[in-house]
Amino acid sequence: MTWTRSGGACGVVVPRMIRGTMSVSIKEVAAAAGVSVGTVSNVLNRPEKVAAGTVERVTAAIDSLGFVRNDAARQLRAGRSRSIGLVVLDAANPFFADVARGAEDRAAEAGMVVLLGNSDEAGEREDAYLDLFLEQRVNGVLITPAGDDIPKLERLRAAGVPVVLVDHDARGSALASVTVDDIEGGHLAVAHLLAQGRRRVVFVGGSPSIRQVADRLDGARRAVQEVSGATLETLEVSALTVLQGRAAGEQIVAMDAADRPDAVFAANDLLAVGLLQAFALMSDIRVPHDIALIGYDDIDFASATVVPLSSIRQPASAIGRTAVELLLREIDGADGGERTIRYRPELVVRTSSTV
Amino acid sequence: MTWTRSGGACGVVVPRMIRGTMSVSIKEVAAAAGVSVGTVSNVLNRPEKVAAGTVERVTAAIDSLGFVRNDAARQLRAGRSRSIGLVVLDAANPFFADVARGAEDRAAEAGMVVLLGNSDEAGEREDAYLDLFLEQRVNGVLITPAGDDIPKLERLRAAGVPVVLVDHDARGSALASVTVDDIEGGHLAVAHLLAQGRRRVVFVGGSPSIRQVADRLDGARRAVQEVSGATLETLEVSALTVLQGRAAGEQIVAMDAADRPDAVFAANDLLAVGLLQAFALMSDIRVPHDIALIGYDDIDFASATVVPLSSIRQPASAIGRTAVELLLREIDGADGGERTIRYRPELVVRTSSTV
DNA sequence: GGTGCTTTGTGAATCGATTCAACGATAAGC
DNA sequence: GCTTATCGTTGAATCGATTCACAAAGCACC
Repeated sequence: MTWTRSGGACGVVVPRMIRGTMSVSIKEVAAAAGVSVGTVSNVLNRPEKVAAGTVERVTAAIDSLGFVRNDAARQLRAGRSRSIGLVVLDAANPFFADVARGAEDRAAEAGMVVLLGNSDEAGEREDAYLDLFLEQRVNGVLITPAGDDIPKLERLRAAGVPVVLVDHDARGSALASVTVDDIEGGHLAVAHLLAQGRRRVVFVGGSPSIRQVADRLDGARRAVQEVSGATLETLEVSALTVLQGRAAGEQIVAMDAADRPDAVFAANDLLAVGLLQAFALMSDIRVPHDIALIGYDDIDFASATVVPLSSIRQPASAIGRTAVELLLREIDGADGGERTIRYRPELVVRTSSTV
Repeated sequence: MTWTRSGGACGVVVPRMIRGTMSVSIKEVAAAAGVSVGTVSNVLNRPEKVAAGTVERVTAAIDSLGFVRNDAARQLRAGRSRSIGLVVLDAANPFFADVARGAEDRAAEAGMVVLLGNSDEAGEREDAYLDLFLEQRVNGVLITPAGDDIPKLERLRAAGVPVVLVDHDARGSALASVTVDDIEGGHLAVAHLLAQGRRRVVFVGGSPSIRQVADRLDGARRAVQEVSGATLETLEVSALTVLQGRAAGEQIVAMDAADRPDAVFAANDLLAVGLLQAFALMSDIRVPHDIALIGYDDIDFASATVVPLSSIRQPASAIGRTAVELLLREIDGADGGERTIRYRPELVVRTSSTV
């Protein structure tokens, strides 16, 4: 059975519902309630301006017809939507899931909705989401940029779209941002490894075009420079995932025992988990005895891994919440208030880095 | 500096951009290119119908004005959007993150976008997202219902919104669904525990109003009934999270050693990870020696936990992908083809359940 | 009775993209 | 030279909610 829009036929009452589309409009509600469309709109948006009896008649009509506001029409008229765009590197990473959650909560308080996009650390996917968000006329964009194309985001802002960088430093640009000091985090991690007596550190991270990776590496370098005899090598993987971590781990496992590092700093906990799988489960390398390991983000699972994972903690959901907060300020155009929020990372020591 | 819409003043060129809103419309593009709005629309949607020179002039105008299609207007005219709604119990659960990812990928192939909502296993949040999706005129809804309010979803379908149940059995209703046999999964899990010689099994799960929980428990019961002397108790937690798992674990730790179970079946891996934290890291209960443990979902982290976690594997991203596939069929109204897809769960044995 | 004020409701204009009947121009066919 | 086709373009109508100037009705007060 298929209903057609203008099925001409013979006295049959054609339901007002078309396949996949419901079409009760405010006009029909108005007709049913015996009022004008303006009044129905007032009932929906400013009921206190409408006489009690009228409100009742209109709401009754709404219920009986099953009317649902058409948000597209509302948006079109209003010129803006009630949504905020959020682009993260990887929504499957519990860290970003928590960030998204924090953002969602704060947005809900402001009557807004978060549209979530996954860039997979790829510039084109990021662009695709930004385009989509623009077409949706989002109120603003929260973004953890995959590359370093800050000018692109500044153009966005110049075009009237508020932008807040998430977990990514603004570095002299005028963009608002919520960050955690990744250089300090990297330093904390490697200084800790060195304090345990380790000297041959390997940094496992993704593309240095990802600011977080570059900064954590930078911090690591500084820590190494402070200790004589300490060395730092880097192992670049193609994505910050468990799978890539395992691949990196297998590479390390395949090395001559003599060439192996005695400590590994992973750019995030997913990589660290993958490394752990390769070391502890697929080889006889002992963590932390042979190789000390530390991750980044302190996701929920970090404390439950085969060897509980040392990590650098970041306040994920606070980051999301604060990012929306800043965005709301940008939208209001409120001039006061800080436009750059910087949290400090925190070292969490567990078994994976201490003999 | 704040721009106002109709700032009347004196010859000043007010930018066509209003705070947070860009307003270059197709009409202005048309004027700039010296053609009609219809032609601009044709360039955007059916460029092959337009003379090459005209296309060029129009695209040049689009670029120079920075025109971005207003999706609200497009939707309003079209009567439908290009989006699909997805409501899951917990987006932070890697299982659902993978489902969402699969759905997103398949939707993208069809030129659609997935709007993701978190019900947190709460009916009101679920309803709020469904309302939102209706206002957005989504093409359809994928949902893992938090409660058992199938009639609500059938009304939705009757109102013309295609619905596909995700990871939730249709049970006689006419709704399309993609499921994994949770009864079989529960049976697999507990039969395995019993085969290891365990007899006192505790099921740790959430509210039985969540179908997955109820079914897995059901399967567990059947397995217990097949073995004489085997018992099954249940421990209900308020959410299927790591935190709640840890709380349940602490309860078990607090029991008299003599009263403790010798096996625990957790309704999902997050709970299992929490239990593991309580057992292995905060007490001297040995897993699997004292208590054998098995989870559900086989998330990425399961193999890297302190004691590698046995689990029941479900094809998460295939579930998401297939759900969108079914939804697209519903939208097309194609009558052929299966409307109920059922995957089979798979037992993955690791250390946590085998001495 | 006239004036001013409030309360309640009206209906046309508006937002921006899409669609489609209609039209002008050019080419093709006889 | 006249008809028929094809191609490219036009412009008005449309989608549905919101807004706002204005009207109608009710009331109070001098």
